[in-house]
Amino acid sequence: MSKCEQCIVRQLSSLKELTRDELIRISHCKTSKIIKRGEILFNEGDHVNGVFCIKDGVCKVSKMSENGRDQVIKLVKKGDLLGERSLITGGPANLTARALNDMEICFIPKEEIVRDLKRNNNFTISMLKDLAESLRNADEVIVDMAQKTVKQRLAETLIHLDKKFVKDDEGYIDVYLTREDIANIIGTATESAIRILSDFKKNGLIDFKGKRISILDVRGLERIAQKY
Amino acid sequence: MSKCEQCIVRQLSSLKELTRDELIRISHCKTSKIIKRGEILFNEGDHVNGVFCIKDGVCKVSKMSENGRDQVIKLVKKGDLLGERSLITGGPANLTARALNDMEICFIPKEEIVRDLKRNNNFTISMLKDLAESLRNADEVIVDMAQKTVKQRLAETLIHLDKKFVKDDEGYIDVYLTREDIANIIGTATESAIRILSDFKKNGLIDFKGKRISILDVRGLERIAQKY
DNA sequence: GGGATTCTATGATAATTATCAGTTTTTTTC
DNA sequence: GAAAAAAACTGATAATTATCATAGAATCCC
Repeated sequence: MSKCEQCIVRQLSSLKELTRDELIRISHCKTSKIIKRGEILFNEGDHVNGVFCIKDGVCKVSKMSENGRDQVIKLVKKGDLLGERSLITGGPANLTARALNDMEICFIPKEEIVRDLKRNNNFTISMLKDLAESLRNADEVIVDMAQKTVKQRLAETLIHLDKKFVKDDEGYIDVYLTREDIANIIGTATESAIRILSDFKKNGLIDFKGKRISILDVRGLERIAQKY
Repeated sequence: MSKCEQCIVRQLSSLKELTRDELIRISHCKTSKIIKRGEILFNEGDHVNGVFCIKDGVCKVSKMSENGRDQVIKLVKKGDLLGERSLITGGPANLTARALNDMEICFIPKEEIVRDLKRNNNFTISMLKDLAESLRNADEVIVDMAQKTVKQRLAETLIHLDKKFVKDDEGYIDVYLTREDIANIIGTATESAIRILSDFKKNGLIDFKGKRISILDVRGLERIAQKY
């Protein structure tokens, strides 16, 4: 079993605030898992009872809308924690997490995290900062969803993907999203997303081969995202 | 000067976790203020340097979209804290707060709150829970904004207002919102909001006299909000 | 490696929502 | 309390976006 105190990934989240002793304790009760592409980490309504620490891979976190369409709330990647929110509020998960490619994750039981939250104030404050940052971000998404056109939202999303994920040798963003996933991020019909992507490609803003997308003109996309 | 340790309003927020001593200390450095309707508590970009505790009244918290329209993110009322998020992340406010009616507020300087966050873990954990709850709520708003029609969002908003605010003698929701404000909550044009409100009234779902709105048929509104 | 399935793409059309223009009503202000 | 300003309202039209239908391309899976 790998050791948390030697794991680099922890440096990327609030777990970096844990002491050596706390990490060693967590090492002994955590479980490591491989999740295949398409598999579910947890479902809306599940009692998760712990926190996922993402060692590798990407998953989409989404919520089913009342009218039957899936809305992707965020993408979670290496170094991120997943499930802290549900753990803190208690109760079942209100989101579904599904792997976009093969993932490597560690699962830390709830009691361990809660214990550290109670005893290690630095850890608690770091979590507080993370949540506050997420909330600020959520506010911005709300504004965009409410006020921007589908085209603007897609431009925005492409810029975010470009920032968040690394590029492969040929400059393509390293994340596996179907057109439907992309539509579900921006909250539109799949066909609309496809049409606008083609339009962006035609205008030299982006390039793509299948699911592999590369951003050619960030400025141009920014102009579209901002200008009305 | 009124005393925090005797103030009932603190019981409604995380401030309830503060010890008597901590409250007495805060009592001595807080400032009380009356804010008139329409006045700004803080503006996007301001360095707020503290937290507002709302003793009475309601304010809207909004963000200007890049294409020039205001999006109301939340309504803050008696008992709520305001500005905690900015305080935790540091940096300037990214939202604007404006009083919808005359307000009575207390302002607690940043250093005092930070000090208590560092020393009183119960307080920190309570704030953590509040933020987690806000985030869960924000996720739901994102889904609604992205997936629901304007009519559905308006129905949803009316239900929320009905739950959140008290009713006057005649059953009207006690909050002062212009049609433009309502449009800016659901993210639509003022005219669209007006049209749907009139439609709801015609169909007996709501009643209104000017800005005073009362909900007549919650079930009916729920049906609209949910059914596609 | 070939059939089945999923995904991408495109056109036509319908539904939703925004914008513009103008009128009436309410609120504010002096 | 009258004039001015702001807000509410209505209709016509334009723009955006969804839906439906269908076809080709890519991917999955024995």
